[in-house]
Amino acid sequence: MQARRLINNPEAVSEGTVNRLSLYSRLLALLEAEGLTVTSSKELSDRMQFTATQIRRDLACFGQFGKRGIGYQISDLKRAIDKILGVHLRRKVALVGVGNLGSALLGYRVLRDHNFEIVAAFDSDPQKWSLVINNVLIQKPEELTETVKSQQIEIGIIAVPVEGAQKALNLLVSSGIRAVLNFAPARLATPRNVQLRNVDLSIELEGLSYFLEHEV
Amino acid sequence: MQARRLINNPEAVSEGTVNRLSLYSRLLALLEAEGLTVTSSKELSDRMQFTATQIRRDLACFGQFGKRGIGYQISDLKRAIDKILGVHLRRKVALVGVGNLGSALLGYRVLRDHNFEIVAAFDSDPQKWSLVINNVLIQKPEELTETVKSQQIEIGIIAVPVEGAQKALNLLVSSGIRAVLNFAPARLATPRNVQLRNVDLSIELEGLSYFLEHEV
DNA sequence: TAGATTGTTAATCGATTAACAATC
DNA sequence: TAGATTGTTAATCGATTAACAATC
Repeated sequence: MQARRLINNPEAVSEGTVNRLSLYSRLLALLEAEGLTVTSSKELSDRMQFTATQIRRDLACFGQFGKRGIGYQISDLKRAIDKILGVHLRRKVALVGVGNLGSALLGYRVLRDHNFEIVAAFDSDPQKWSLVINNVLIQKPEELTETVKSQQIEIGIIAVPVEGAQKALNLLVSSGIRAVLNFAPARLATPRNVQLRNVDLSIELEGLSYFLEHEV
Repeated sequence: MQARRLINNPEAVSEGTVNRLSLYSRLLALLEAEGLTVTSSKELSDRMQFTATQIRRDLACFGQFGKRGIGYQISDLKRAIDKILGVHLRRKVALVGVGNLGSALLGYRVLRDHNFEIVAAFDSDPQKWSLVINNVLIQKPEELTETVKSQQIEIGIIAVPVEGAQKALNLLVSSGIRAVLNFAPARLATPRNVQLRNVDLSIELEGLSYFLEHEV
């Protein structure tokens, strides 16, 4: 089946599509909470910034989830999308860098709400070692590989200053982590089989600055 | 002149181009620090993930900055890009929501390093009022409009829980802010003349989760 | 059956890349 | 002059949208 092939060929699914799946799931949860049971691409489109066609096309990458003439069963569609995203599973996260931002992430509700849990934290500052923040022990970087293995951690978050970011990434990768979220304002070198996503506040703010300069 | 027209028509410049300008500026600073004075689109390309053609084309949106056969004067090009982005000016920022994440942003070095300064912070929790974090006084939301005007604040950052995000945006917009960075995992409704950028950690993490599920 | 809505093919749009004349 | 590199036009690629047959 066409859709099946695509499932095993993630290269064929664009990052845009994957990002939108998250938003679809989020909206479906909302509709479910409102007591609705059935919806349509048209209704979803009306409550989002995307067209009905785009929603149907995104879903088509993964199979058939609706009934012609009827629409989509909300609970079924949400469960299917969450399965595609893999967010039905709890994911363990290692945090590298427990400064300002890192500490905040340790208590950040959004992570927990979305089934991600920081279970280990690392910092190069000896003063922080053996400190506990939000039930998470701060460890030496040398302990990372061992902890990642023993705790079966799948995702790394880099929250160190820009100077140490590449080193932090290398450490995560060498300990077997294949998915990393980087907050340092730098484009890090990554092996092809590792997925790196950047959250780059300076780029976002400079984009806002551009808008302020040029908007009429 | 073609380039001049584009400068006054920001709709014609894609967000991708603007984002890349930030990265070009960042790399040029690095090359300058290395003592180089001249570079080429080829050299820039070799040190980034973008092609030489794309770099030249991005720059072409704004004018002509190089010499054929020679390349680009690094300091001149960097100064030109920074001017286009408007990052030669210091931008004042208002922070709405001084929880976990908000507090971290108040001390976040990246903002300062890129010429953005949080000069006022707001929270709906009375317990936080008149507290001072990193030299910034935490105020009542009712004081926002007055403060934005008197301090000439241009950018807003939303770091409140998702339930309060739309209200926070409305408050910022009604006080005249036209550029907003939103950390809440929600797509907020915005007037067309206001630029909203989302930093949505749950989408990034779910994207990583998708990769872990589907990568071979 | 008539109306609604899917899944998918074909058309369009925009962004990226290749190619090259201009020129230092 | 010969070699290098820009700025820009033309070609390609990928993503979005329009249109519609299938079907509930």
